[in-house]
Amino acid sequence: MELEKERERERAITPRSEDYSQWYVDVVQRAELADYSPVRGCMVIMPYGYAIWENIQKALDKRFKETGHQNAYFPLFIPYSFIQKEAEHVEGFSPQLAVVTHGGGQKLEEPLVVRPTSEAIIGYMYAKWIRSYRDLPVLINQWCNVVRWEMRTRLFLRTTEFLWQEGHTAHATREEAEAETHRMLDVYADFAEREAAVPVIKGRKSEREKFAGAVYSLTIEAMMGNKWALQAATSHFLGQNFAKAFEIQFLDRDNRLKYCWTTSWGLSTRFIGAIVMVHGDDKGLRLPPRLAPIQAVIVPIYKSDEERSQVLEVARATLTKLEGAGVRAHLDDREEYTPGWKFHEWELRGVPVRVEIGPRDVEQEQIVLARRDIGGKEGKRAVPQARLVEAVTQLLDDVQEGLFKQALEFREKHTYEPKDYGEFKEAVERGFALAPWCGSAECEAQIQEETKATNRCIPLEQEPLPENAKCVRCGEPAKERALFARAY
RNA sequence: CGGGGAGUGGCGCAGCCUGGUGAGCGCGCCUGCUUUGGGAGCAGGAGGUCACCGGUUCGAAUCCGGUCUCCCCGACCA
Repeated sequence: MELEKERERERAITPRSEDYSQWYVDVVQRAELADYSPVRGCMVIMPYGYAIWENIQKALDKRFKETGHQNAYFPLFIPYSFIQKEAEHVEGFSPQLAVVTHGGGQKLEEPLVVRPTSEAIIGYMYAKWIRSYRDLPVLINQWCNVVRWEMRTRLFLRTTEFLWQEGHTAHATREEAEAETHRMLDVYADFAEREAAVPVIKGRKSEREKFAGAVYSLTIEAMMGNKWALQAATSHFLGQNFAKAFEIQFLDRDNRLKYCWTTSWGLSTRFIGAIVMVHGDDKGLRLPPRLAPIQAVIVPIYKSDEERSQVLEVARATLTKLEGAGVRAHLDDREEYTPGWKFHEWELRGVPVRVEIGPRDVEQEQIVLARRDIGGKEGKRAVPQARLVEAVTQLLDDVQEGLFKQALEFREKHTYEPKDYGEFKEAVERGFALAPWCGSAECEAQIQEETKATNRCIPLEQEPLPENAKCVRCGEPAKERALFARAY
């Protein structure tokens, strides 16, 4: 008995309540999303994890194209001097740079930086390409890898090298560039909520937290399963900072030479970490159907050879029907595992819908559907084979919605509006704290020191504060509420 | 980069303190038979330069020094 419990523990992943970090590592590895590489802080994204990334890419790329952007590719290496052209940018990124000093067996004249982000090289190229207002706006995105030398790394959430997309746009007017910054934030929020079922809070980063070189940064913040915050994507209004640093100028209608207004925006493989942490449970991953590499897995059940051939026939027909309807389906017809084993395996890997087909179902011309977001018998139900496609597609939509609702309710349940600093301190222990803030960087730093919580953002959508509102910490007048939380 | 923990067949661990007898256990893997509606059973079998480098010693998984990687906590960050 004791031994059985031990074995059970070995098979199972660490419960979230016991050790959230270990749970996360267990899920990522056991679900075969990623594995460690021999290089510190670098990971291998395995086929199943990469398939999620490909689905993220598809969903985002479609939105980028719909909003008029084109893809291009800029080089991995950037002359060291380019990074130094924008003062805040250098200061922000220099501690994180990987620098190449040798090539072809010889020391380089000028060291090359492995891009930590591409504002510099893209700024240089835009200066070459842009002549007149007729060339604007320039709306380009690139899918690539970047390298930032991190002190502490975690699978997907913070790795030395990561994959992302970075959009870089140049505009004739401030208004247009700001509109682009907001528009792309909306694109990210729409993607996060509709495709990934991750509810997000749109907001503006504080001065302290903004991108190095931006006038301001916008962000979408999501609550993870341990109630910490994660910045899921950012969109930056760069003003004319990079335009001035790289001489990105255009001749306007009035025949005057002007600096462009630029933006940049990005979403990385970190988002996969967000999906794991927002939806995952003690059984493992729970993938949102719209991004799941496998949306429905078919598990055949049989005893005798006769049953086997009958069941498999129905299972294969089921697979064909689902695929024909555009469902990403998979038939797990491996002989070496029992149905029960397969149930656990596919639950661990987060497949949203399971289709069980056994002798009883063959006889009654039905199939059994089980949904990943609701466990046990409650999430199971039998459906006539004739209604298969309809039922599965409907169920996928239901799971998508169910995951979003669960995540949203969880966030709302753990978001507080503390009345004073005492309540504030308790609130950031238990989740998000939305509180009036004076706007000073000093206050922000103090809060971080005293509570470990950081200023995640100033939410864009918020009720106006009463006239005499005071900062939750220092008591100075406050104009806005800021969202504070522990964060990854 | 500072503090703490870890690295032994694919996975989880024991052995180390007190150096020496064949490097062991569970899971997994391979073969065969029986099984299959929530992690199957029996029998047989394969698999490890004990993270790496160096030192002490007649002899090192075990003692000493260094390096690498991972996990946790902090400072830096998507």
